[in-house]
Amino acid sequence: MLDPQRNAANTARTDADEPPVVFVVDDDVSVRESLELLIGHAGWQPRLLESAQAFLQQDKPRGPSCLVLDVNLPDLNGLDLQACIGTARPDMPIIFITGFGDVPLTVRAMKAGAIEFLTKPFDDEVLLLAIAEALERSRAALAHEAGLAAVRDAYGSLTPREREVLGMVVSGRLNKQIAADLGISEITVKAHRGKVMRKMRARTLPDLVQMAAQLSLPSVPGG
Amino acid sequence: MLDPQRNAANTARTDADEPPVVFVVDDDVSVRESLELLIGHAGWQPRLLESAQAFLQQDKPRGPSCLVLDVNLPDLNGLDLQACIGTARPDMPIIFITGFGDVPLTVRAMKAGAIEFLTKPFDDEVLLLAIAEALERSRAALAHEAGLAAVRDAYGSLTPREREVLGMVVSGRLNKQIAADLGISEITVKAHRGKVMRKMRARTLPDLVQMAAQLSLPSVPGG
DNA sequence: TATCGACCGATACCTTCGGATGGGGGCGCC
DNA sequence: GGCGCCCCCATCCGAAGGTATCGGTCGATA
Repeated sequence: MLDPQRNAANTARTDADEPPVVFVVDDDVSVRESLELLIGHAGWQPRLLESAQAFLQQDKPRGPSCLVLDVNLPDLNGLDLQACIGTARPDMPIIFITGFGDVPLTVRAMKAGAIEFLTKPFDDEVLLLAIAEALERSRAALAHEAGLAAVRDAYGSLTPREREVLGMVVSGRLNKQIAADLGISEITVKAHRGKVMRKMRARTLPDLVQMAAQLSLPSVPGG
Repeated sequence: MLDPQRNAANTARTDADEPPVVFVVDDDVSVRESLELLIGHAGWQPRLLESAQAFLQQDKPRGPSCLVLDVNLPDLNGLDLQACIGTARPDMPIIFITGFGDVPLTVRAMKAGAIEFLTKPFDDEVLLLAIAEALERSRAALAHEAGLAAVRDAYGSLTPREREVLGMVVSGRLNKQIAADLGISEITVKAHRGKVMRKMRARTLPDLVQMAAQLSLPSVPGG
């Protein structure tokens, strides 16, 4: 089987096209070594860490990634680490592995969004499937995030007044109504509106509405 | 604080304003009896069933509801019952209870959308909290479904041509462009468009875009 | 001080939208 | 045949959207 890592290294200096990264955080060295082989053989990049602290010092990879995490760690609890990650990085799904199968722990982990919760010993194939699913979810999250970033940036370039107008426009208010609400003239609203369209790179009104929805802008009730 | 339930009861004969229904499916009669008390005392309507079969013959309540389900049932597996319900009724969240805490089972249940997975014996308070959360989610699902139903009905009343026009309109195409695409005159597009707006009860174009998004209508690429 | 950007405004012009009014052809159903 | 519905088209009109050009105030910043 061809090593995708080498292929990528030959052609690009960006690392976006490298194989997905699979982090393994486990204090048991034998587990790390066996997972390194397993993950590497599946065509992914294994990154082995022995503590939550060491993991948190890692740089975030640009491509899709996931985390195989032992619940019982020397420094930080696996669930706590999940809490840290889950909020900041929805593009790094977690697969838990543990020696002691505890139902309440399982429930907590799954409710917090874990992909899988495996008890040792587990079947390699099951783990690989879980990793594949996690990476797929990571890919989706990254794609979603990338799409959002452009819109967010554009929104960030708007002036307060322009945002105000944007909100009203996507709520279906007419220029005349917006002008009355803001106490300004209709022609000025048109000017703001035009600038909003250009800055947001929206060619049509429905485009703008979609973008506002992506940004989950609250729609004005009087719309 | 005024009780909105009672207010509604004065005016309507619908039963949507009854207290939420909590189904309990467990083959152990002592469990059923104790949960009946617990649930009733919390102000909800307990409905006790001893088998999956019996539950499936129940009518679906109109208001919010949830299901407290024993994994081990005489006839049908709890997980299988979940599979039946989960697809047809996302407005009836499930709380599992079981005597044997099995991690793989827990994972399966949680991945399938269960609210909680409790091992007997469990704290009453924990169950009540889980039920409250489940009912809250049920309420949200019902509200979402109700909002969708109106839009779906309206969409159902559109003729094929009107749906075609709708899709293009919410993609930002101008009447002129739509007319060219369909090989008809612009005036006819206007007529269709007007009818779409009236039938969909959309006052503004952004309204229509929102509705199309709710219906997850695919937006035309050339928009 | 000078410059820049945000914000506001006007006049003019064109396009687009929305509806009213009035009409024709086809198709299925009672 | 009559009826209703869908689909099509035309002219006319007012309202709304969009852009361009010009000009003004204000505050921050170099």
